[in-house]
Amino acid sequence: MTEAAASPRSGSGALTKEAIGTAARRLFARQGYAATSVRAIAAEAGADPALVIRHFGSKERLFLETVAIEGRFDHVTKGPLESLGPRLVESLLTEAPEITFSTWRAMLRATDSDLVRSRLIAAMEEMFIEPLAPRLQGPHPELRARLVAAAISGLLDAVAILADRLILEASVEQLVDLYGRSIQALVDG
Amino acid sequence: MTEAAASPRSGSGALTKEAIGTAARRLFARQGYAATSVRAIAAEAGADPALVIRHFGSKERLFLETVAIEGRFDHVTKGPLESLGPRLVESLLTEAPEITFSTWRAMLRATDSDLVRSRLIAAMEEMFIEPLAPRLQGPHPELRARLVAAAISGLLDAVAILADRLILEASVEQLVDLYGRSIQALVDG
DNA sequence: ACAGTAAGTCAACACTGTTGACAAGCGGAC
DNA sequence: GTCCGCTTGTCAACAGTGTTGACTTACTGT
Repeated sequence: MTEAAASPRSGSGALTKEAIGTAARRLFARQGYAATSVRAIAAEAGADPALVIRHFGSKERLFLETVAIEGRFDHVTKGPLESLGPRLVESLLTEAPEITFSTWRAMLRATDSDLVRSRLIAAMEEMFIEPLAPRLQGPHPELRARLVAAAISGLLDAVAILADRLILEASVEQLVDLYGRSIQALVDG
Repeated sequence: MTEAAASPRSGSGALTKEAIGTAARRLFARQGYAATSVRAIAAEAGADPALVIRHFGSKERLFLETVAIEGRFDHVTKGPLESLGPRLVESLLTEAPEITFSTWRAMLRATDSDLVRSRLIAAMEEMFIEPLAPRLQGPHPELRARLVAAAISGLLDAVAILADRLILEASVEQLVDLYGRSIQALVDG
């Protein structure tokens, strides 16, 4: 737009902060953390690079605040155990899959940063392990819940990082059946 | 170690190139790609930063030449199918695990680079999918082989990236039994 | 002895994230 | 109305990054 004037209005801070956040989300998801510069984000948002740091503290914190794993899988992890594996795979592949995968990719690539890594760990715990572990029957329920999370991260890897053509071309039904059954083996113990 | 003199002998090029490669391998594995600077590698190898580029072309190619996935799993993928899942897990967890995991971590973090990513894909294909797919019986053998690779990458994630305490504290036998059985479900189809 | 080449050094480039000093406009206090 | 303080934004600079080109140095083949 043409509001190029440099006139700081009273409450405009929140607006530009949001513009920066939106630009950051887009660029981080598309190019990853390292390949996205603060200056590029500022340019996309029509702001000054210094302002990006002012509003978010650092590039790292900007990443953490914008690229967050938000997916909620409660409706899956709290559903019937005997079909949990397939339902988990279907949910991952069909509910906002682009956001899920681009977020996974961006976060995984940024795990050089301890903050990002611990955030990723916390997200996996909160989304899958915590709701699942208490419900599992049989031996080693906690360990099995964590292995379910591992299997999930493998599926995310396959689509988001390895960009596996054959997996993408396979029908959701096939993946739900095959990989879902594999995860189900962990649930059943 | 006190050869600090700047005297280029006749065939010393290969030596310093190897020194640079060794230093790079160490630092990349320990700190990751982004956090390791060319100048740090040069310092560790006792060489000039410019020489690093001269010998390897770029930081990216240096990474590709030094941090390579070398693990060979032929003895597993060519063994009996009915026990392939557990044997795969055991092999991953016991044979040079530190190299396997630090390499996986370093490569995954560096997948911003298309070169690194396609190298990672090629390694997974060569090590697991190609030897496995032709041997699988039943429907969709290729897809199932790729899902086995996905499950493997999930296990590598769990140990190398998520640094899962509970998984690390679990005995190898438990992991072989549980996760191996889950992978076996993919093999059996 | 001389040319050619491999090996290494040095200074510089454009770029990165981040910081501090400064200007501009707004609100409320007297 | 005038001043103060606060938010919002701009600008120049810092140290550090990967990379490049010009330059020196030492060794080898003829």
